[in-house]
Amino acid sequence: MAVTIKDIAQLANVSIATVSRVLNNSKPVRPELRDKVMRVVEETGFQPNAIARSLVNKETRIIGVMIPDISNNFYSNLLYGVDSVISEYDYSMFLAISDETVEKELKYLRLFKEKQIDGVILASIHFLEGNIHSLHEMQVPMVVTGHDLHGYQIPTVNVNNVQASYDATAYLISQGHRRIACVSGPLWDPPCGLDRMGGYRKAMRAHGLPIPEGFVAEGDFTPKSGYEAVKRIFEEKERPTAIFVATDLMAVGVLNYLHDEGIRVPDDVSVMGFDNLEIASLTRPMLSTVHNDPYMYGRAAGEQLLKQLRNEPIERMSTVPHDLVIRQSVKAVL
Amino acid sequence: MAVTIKDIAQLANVSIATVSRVLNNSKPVRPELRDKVMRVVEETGFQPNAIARSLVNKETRIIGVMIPDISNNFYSNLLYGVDSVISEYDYSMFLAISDETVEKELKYLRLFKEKQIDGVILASIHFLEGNIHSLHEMQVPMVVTGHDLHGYQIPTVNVNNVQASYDATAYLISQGHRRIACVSGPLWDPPCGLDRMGGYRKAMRAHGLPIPEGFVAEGDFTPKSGYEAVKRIFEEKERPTAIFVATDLMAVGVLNYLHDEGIRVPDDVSVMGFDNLEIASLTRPMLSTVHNDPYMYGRAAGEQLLKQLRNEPIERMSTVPHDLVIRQSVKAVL
DNA sequence: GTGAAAGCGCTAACAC
DNA sequence: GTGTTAGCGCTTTCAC
Repeated sequence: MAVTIKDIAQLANVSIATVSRVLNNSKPVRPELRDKVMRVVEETGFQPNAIARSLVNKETRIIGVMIPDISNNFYSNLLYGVDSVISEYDYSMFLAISDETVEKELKYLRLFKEKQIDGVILASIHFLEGNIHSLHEMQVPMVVTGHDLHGYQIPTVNVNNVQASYDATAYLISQGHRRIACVSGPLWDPPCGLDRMGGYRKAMRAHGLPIPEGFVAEGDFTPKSGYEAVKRIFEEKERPTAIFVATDLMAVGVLNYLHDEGIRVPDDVSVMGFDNLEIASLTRPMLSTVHNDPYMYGRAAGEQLLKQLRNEPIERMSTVPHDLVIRQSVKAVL
Repeated sequence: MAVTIKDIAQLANVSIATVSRVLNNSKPVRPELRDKVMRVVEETGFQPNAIARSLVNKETRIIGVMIPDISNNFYSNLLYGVDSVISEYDYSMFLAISDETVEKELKYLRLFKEKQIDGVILASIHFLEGNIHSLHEMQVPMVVTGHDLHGYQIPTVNVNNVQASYDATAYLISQGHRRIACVSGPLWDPPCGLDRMGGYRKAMRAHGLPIPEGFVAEGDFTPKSGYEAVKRIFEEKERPTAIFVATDLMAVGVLNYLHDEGIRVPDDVSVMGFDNLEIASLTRPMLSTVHNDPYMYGRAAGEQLLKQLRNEPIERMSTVPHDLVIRQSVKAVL
């Protein structure tokens, strides 16, 4: 049986109220009593029961974080960012892994409420469109990242995917490329699918460049899907001189296809990635890409959430900055 | 204000005990009452308060997982393994990231107790040797992974690092290599440092092969440290024909050094990794390595913990199997 | 400054 | 089968 405040009170010959007061510094206590209590606390190795405390305080100091897939480096670094800010304020993390299923997302949302979590961070959730009401019903401070959620009063944290992809494509164009293909993310993931492809299209249009049929292929985040996508592109009659790939992971697949086909990067074709995962600097040639730091997403999301918890004003929509990382996989052409 | 059992009871004209009974199916309730209660529950969107429940049940259905570094793919996959087994039994995860500091480890250990966590999984903790008593004091079901902890009554989950490294080295020898170097993990991490290097040494000795001065270099897990370590080895007079690298991440650094120096793999030198991270199949050439699945670690640890929670008998020390994954980075020599 | 007592939301005897 | 009640470990009025 664990030691309780009651035990401490008896051993120290004071009331449990007094013990509580010295433990929380909530009210002045006569020094001698305070010392006596502290001594007993030391001796017994007493640890307050946070559950009981939460029941009365209505605060758990736990925040729930939901991510679709933890084996994905992007999300684990996002977690790292969240943790780095919340742990500083003595909040801890309840981790919910949804495995990309709406069912689990909804289950964890319910669990968050039941466990009386103080706040929630939702990354790249699927169940939106049709279940947003679940979010509003929550009545729990919350921030979502990886979705735009325009028109809802829920704070979001995101990069400007359209602009970043535009910048990446424009860079390719500035290096003299004109026939530029695109391996996009899956269309069911708006940020990596629609938005990033949108930025690419926008840049091409703005520079008066055509997008031939077969120059755009869709992947599903895995390296393998990048491999397959670029294969489809290269089996067309017309070949690009550069490829913009919507995620680094798929870009690795693209690099591998090119390698396996004996097509040299960047001499024969240039490749531009997106995300700047650790792996981008580990490939040979090293991948030029868009820096999109999940750690910063996490920090930003954590900060927005903490602000809510302190009732400070927050932006409904914060944008985390991006920039281009130029390495070896893009070459200028004449 | 959230809806409580008391509210439900009033609205349904029953006692709170009855509501509790239908919610938990803990005792038979007359169907009409049960229906009435359920209807009110639906209408109000009632969610039970898990905190209050935990206070009386003395069970939180939360298990604490402590890892040193979540940006490391190894640990995030371990988490995935843990989650995959515990979530099936309706346990959820409280995540503690220690950032490799003993201070935070101890802090989270305390927090685990305060939050009345039901069980604890500790991965690659640092504070052992001098603080093991903290673990015993815990009086909480627990399993540790990434440490051997011989002589203590704490269940562990591990690969046999010595044997696995032995096997990897023996494989290199079976391919005709005789001059084999080793890039080991840091010595402060016994499993990846001492044990893996130990397996290498043992295999060399068993086959009567010498280990020349300068054939062993220590890295610290990062690709960069692998790069530097193998550089030191290759700057010696005598060159190896094969290298056993204690972790894949460092092996990527090794591969990159070799690439940058124009030394071909596997034609000029063979490289054998350890871990079988995703990246091992993404490098060119693809890395031959030891399969050491953190996901399985996680699953095994989770299973051992669940057994304890059910008071089932457990093994004090469970070994997760390893095997060799042969890809392209090793070549047979005559 | 200190203690007695109420109550947080729930479960589990215990009576009926 | 159902309701009443004690109590989980804590914080916080409210008296003194």
